[in-house]
Amino acid sequence: MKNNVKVQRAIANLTQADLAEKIGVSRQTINAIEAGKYVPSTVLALKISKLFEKPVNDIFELEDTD
Amino acid sequence: MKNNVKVQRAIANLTQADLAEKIGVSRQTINAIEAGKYVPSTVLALKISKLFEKPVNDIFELEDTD
DNA sequence: ATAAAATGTAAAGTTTGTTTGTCTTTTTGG
DNA sequence: CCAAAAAGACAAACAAACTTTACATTTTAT
Repeated sequence: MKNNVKVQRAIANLTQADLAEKIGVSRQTINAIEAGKYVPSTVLALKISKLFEKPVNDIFELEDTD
Repeated sequence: MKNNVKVQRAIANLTQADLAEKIGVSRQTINAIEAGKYVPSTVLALKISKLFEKPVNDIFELEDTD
């Protein structure tokens, strides 16, 4: 699983803490997602999608290993 | 979280077991997702999206409680 | 150069997703 | 009507996501 949350966040000019607060998760969760440590739940993915006004499929992408 | 997996599956004319096998999960997982018992992971959502050729956002929808 | 803000990291613990197995109920087709 | 297929349900066990707390490192601005 790849994702471009970091890029979207940069475009929106938000800190990890900002984003975390807006979607109601911990800052570490955002950090871990951006670092590729784990894949967020679908609820989280949809919230991120909504906030950035981008389809989930544009933010998260399957890899061969998934 | 609402989803229309059951409808998409009907359109594709697949059984729960068929769908489960195609995306590599157990039949119970599909059943539970359709029954709204829990929300699948983002990896699963993307696999379902890919199989049905529909955006994740068209298959899964946030509710006020999410 | 320094302080403050932002980011990275990690362990421990809770919650949620997933599997496996088994059984019951409903639907479908002959 | 009857058998087979499909769907629904439930519980135990395990895996993954997520939280919290706490501290270290890097970046930014003065």
